[in-house]
Order: sequence, then structure tokens, then C-alpha cells
Amino acid sequence: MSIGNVRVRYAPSPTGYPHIGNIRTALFNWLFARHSGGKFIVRIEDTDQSRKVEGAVEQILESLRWLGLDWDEGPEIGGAFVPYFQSERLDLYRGYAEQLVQNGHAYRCYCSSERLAQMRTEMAERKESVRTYDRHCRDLSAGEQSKLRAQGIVPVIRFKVPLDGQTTFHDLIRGDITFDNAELDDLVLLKSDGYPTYHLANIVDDHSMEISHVMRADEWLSSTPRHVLLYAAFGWTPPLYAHLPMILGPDKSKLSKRHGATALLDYRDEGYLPEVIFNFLALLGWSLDDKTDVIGREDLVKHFSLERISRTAAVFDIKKLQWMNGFYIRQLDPARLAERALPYFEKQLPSEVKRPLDVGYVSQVVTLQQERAKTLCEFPQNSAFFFMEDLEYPKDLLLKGGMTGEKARELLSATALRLDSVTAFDVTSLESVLRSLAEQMSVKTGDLFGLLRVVVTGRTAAPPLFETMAVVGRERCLKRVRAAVQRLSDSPTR
RNA sequence: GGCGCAUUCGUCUAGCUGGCCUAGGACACCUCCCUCUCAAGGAGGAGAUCGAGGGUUCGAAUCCCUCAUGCGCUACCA
Repeated sequence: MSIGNVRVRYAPSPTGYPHIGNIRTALFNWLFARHSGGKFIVRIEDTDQSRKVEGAVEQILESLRWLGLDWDEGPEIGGAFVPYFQSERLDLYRGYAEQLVQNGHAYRCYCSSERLAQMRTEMAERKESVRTYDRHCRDLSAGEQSKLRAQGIVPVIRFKVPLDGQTTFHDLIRGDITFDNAELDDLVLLKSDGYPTYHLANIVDDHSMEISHVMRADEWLSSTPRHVLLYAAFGWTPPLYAHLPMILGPDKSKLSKRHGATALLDYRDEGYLPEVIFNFLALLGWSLDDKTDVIGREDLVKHFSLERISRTAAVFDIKKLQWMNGFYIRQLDPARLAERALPYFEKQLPSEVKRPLDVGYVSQVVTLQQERAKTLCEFPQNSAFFFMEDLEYPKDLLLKGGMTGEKARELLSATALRLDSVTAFDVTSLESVLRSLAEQMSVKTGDLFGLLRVVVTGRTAAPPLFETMAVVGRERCLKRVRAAVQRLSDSPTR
């Protein structure tokens, strides 16, 4: 396969929202296409009417867009092999299925699902090793068939798998893999509702769309010999295969909804940066060398290769993702970061905060929180006090570390005086004024600053005090100090 | 049950054309430093006898065999 002719595809089925593992497959395909100057195609495999989920296609495309995985052919943009929805290509599959029946590679099966279920139960009870279709209809005569059809039974079309021999194919990641044909069953190609199964539609489309490499999750490895046999039955050359390691949950089982937020877009909602997900996912099953963790999209495109894809399934570690997200956040230009965080502020700040927010002000806040945030959501979560008028917090936060109510009141009253009179309400002035106050009142700076932090922010952990106060502003700081004095006076302290 | 794939620190991984590996990096964890809190940052630490057992070899994480374990598939789902 010459390098310019790479055509790979991401072929999701719209049965739900694409999760992390699924999108990682899309990412690897995209990376491979971009690296080799080939085409990245999106094809929607909507052949299961019963599992179709409303809005899933939009979610899939939205997920790709969010990560910046642009496609060269597919939904919305079309391409030379239109249409890219399998539900719109039904005639094609029927024709090919029929062709296989004609040339003896497939046959009609009239077995009811009840009979099939019973057959499987019996096989299991007898502990038979091969629990597959018993090929009941494989050699039905024309007469028997028309009798069955007269009863109104709509048949399916099954592939006539060779009874013996072996099928070997080469996997770019795992090497040669061999299966005994006897292990394979006569899979259904065309369902009774006229829709193809994955197996038929997949190979018909991969062939007709001239797909060069099939890169898909490891879970497909077992069905690959059937696909190879199908290609042979049609007289086609199969594509090159590369089965990707799967992504597992913390319990090491196939990643699913059980594992919490696994839908890609959930990560967007939780404040993760798309470039981080991109970076992180690329490293789940692929590595550049022994030390590279942070790597941008351009370098990924430049260096991506099939050879460096791992064979082992990987556990998705949210902790490392969080670290990486925080790392990227810290690297971002503050102004740019503020823009990106703004929607999260708009959405998450308490409703009493007036909208729209002032971008300049948000930017100041973001600058102070930048090195403390792991996700974009943490900005508004930890910054409400910058936007509120009045604060609410447990009173005993004021009496930390042996601080008495009286002492606190005394300190705060003195502070109010200083804040009121300080000429410039900026970091330098505040620091010098408050440090000297601490000294004068013979209290440790940590105690004074800690107290003030609670008063001004309502919490014990916040950005540096003077910076924070400067942003909150003289008026609100004074108001908060006075409110605290009032609170301390309301009920006598012990 | 059958078949297939896989097996290096808790996790992601490097190393796997055998010696540079007394196995490297990152996250997480612990300690110390910095420090007005929280972070961030800096410096350290602990953590894998390379799934187990046999070989081959002067020498194996790296090659061979057996076993074990995990995962996947075993649908008119993809």
C-alpha cells in the first residue's frame, strides 16, 4: 500500500453517545490518515433499527468536531462514495447478499429465534464446545424452501462458512493470526427486516469505499476471520488490519457507562480541554518514546506510527488526565484562558450574580486561579466570592488556631481602619499595611492573614490574600470585614 | 465450555535486532524546601526479581516451551 493511498475510516453505530474508547479509535484513524497524507472517512453504521438512539449521530459528529478530528468524506460533506449512512445503502447489501446465495456462498435460513435459542440452551447443557448455529437450513432443497416460505416465514441469509481448513490473516499490530474454520459459525448476513448485519455491511462498504486499513478495537479480532472469508467469497482483496488495544475501566473490564463519565462530551462539560483529551488519548495505547507525556497535535501527526501502538489494553486513569489538564491550563495565556473559562463562569456561578459577566474582571480572577485549577469548572467553583456581594460561611472558620472572638474582632476592627485609609488598594500597599498591622498587634502574620482570608473569601483556601483583596476591591473588602465584626459581636464568644 | 489476544512499578508506559537494565520516565503516594492558606515549583523517597516454572546462552525483561491469570468474542448488536 503506497503511503499516499491510505484511506481509513471511523465507523461508529449510533446506538449511544461515543465514549472515550470509541473516540480513541477515531483519533488513531485520524492520526494515521493525517500522518500518511491519506483520507479519514466517517461512515455511520446504522443497521440496527432497534438500538438506534435519537441524537446519537449529532453527538458523534459533535465529539469529532470538539477534538478537531475533521473528516474528508462522510456525513454533512459527502464524498465520492456517497451515501455514508448504511441505512441508505440497503439495496447494495441486498444485491451482494443475493449474489452470494446465487453462487453458493450463502443460503436462506428459516429458523425462528425460538428454535435458535432452544438450540443454544441444549448445546450449553450438553457442554458442547462449539456453540454455534447448527446449520439446520444449510442444505434445504428448493421444495422445502418454498414450503417454508408459504408459511409466511421471512428468511435471513447466512454465510456458508467452509466446514474445515483454516483462515489466517495478518494483523499489523499482532502479527499472523489463525483460526480453524470449524470454529466459525454460519453468520447471518442479511436480517429478516432486510437490513444487513455489521459483518456484511462493513465489508461491502470497506471494499466499495476503497478502505486501505481497518483500524478498530481489539474486540473485533475474533470476527476478522469471518470477514476475511467473506472477502474471499466475493473475490475481493481484504484491507490491512490493525486491531487496537482496548481501553479498560479501573476494574479492568471493557469501558462502559458503569465506569462513570465515559461519554467524550462529558469531559468537555467537566472542564477538560480538547487538546488535553487529544494528547491523553493518543498516549493511551501509543507512545513516542520513554519520556514524552505532553505532546501537541502537530507532533502527534508528525510522529504517529502503527509500529508504536501497544498490544496491551490500557486502564483509563482519570488522575493523570486531571494532572495533564491542570498542566495545560497553567501553560495557557491568561487572556486566552479567560475566554475559554468564561462560559463555565456564566453557567456555574450562583444565579444571583448578574450576567453577562465582565470579561476583564473574569480575566483578573482567572489569572489568580490559574495555577490552582485542574479543570475549567474549578474556576467558577472556587471563585464565587469574587462575584458575590455578601458571603456566607460557618462562623467558626473565624476562630481557627486558638483565635478568640474578642481578639478576632479587635484585629478586624483595626484592619477596617487601615483598609479605609490606605491610599492605594493594591498588592504592595495592602501587604505593607497589613504586615505592619500584624506586628503592631503582635499577632503572627499567618494568623492575621488567615483570618482575613476567611473574612474576604469565606474559605480557608484561596489565592494569595493581597492579590485577592485587590481584585475584590476596597468597598467589598471593607463590607466583609465589618460584617464579620458584626457577626462576632452578635453572640458572645466563649 | 470453545476460540482468540494479552501479561514490565497501583496506573500509563520505555526497553523486547540478548550484555549500556543493580529496569528509565510520567501520574498517584510519602518526606523536605519555598510559603499568608491552597496550589504551583524545587529536591528527595518508596514502588516492578519484568505473571509462574522450565529451558537456550558466558549472559535474558528481551529467544523457545509449558502452565496460570486477565480480557475479548462466542446475537437476525455493533
